[in-house]
Amino acid sequence: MSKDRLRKQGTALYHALSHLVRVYQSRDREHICCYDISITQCNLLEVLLDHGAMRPLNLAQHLMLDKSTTSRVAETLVKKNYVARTPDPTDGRAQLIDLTENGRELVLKIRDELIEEEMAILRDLPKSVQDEAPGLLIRLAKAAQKRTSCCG
Amino acid sequence: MSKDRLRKQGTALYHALSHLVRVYQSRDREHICCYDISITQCNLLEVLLDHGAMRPLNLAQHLMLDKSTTSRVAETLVKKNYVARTPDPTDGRAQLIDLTENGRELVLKIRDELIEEEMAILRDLPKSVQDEAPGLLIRLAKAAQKRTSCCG
DNA sequence: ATACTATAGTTGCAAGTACCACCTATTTTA
DNA sequence: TAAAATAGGTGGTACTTGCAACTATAGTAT
Repeated sequence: MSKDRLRKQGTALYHALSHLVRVYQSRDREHICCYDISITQCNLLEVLLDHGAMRPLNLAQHLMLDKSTTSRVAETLVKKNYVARTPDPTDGRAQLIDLTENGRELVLKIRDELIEEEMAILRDLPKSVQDEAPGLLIRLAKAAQKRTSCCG
Repeated sequence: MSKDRLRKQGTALYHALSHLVRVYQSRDREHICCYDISITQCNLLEVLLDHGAMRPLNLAQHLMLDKSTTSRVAETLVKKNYVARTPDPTDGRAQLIDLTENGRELVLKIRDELIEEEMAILRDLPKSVQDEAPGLLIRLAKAAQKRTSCCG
């Protein structure tokens, strides 16, 4: 029966995902901890690197965090001189957050290191997996993101 | 050139993974927040559900957390009456941590809900992805786990 | 023009996450 | 039996996170 098959695969996916998330979180933590920042802080820098300067609210959407959390993480990074705020000339309430030169250097260095890690991981896997992995992960992320939460 | 290809794929994997981790973390947070516990607390309950009673140190390995962190998370769960400690008769220093009936019920309910989520996600994906996803995620997790950290 | 509403961002609060270094008690080993 | 190792917990510090409440600016409807 197809319902059973789906449940079996859902269960397998559930276990695989929760393990994967734990492993990568832990790995990222261990890599990033050599530097001056935490994972969340690094994520914020990455978003800026990939998408350019943006407003805190926009940043919060990318990071999937509350605006207050985002505001505080940004504040920490301002103090560490990895990002800078500038008032948005088109809206007196808004501001733009962007990488400083320091921040750009740091996030590029960390990204490079993590990409080396991924390459090392891929090297041990068969070619078919190397080819399929990124696309599959993107699909899974997109599918999950489309769904809304339970307790809205 | 194969080196270039590997780098391109490593970069793609890097982006896909970091996004996936963020999305699923956020999703789990939103699902679990309806209940009495946090993500880490839920992870701890899950490990006990899957592997049975164990010592704090063993639990820390499964969770990939420091033993002190594990100890405190367990303490919180004892207070909430989801896990219980019993002294290990074979070693006066050790103890065993296990789910209470309450804890078992809670984690089963949450797991069921998340598996339903996974099933809903799978439903929208082609059969080939449904079949391959869990295996691929497991491979990736295993490969990452084999590697050691940078700043040991 | 002016009051009402909406939006951007911050702050107070509470709980949780996380690690390091250090401590106590017990066990193992030399 | 003394020394070293191990299990677990504590103190301390810093960060994460969301909710609710707040300030200031912007937009809207009289």
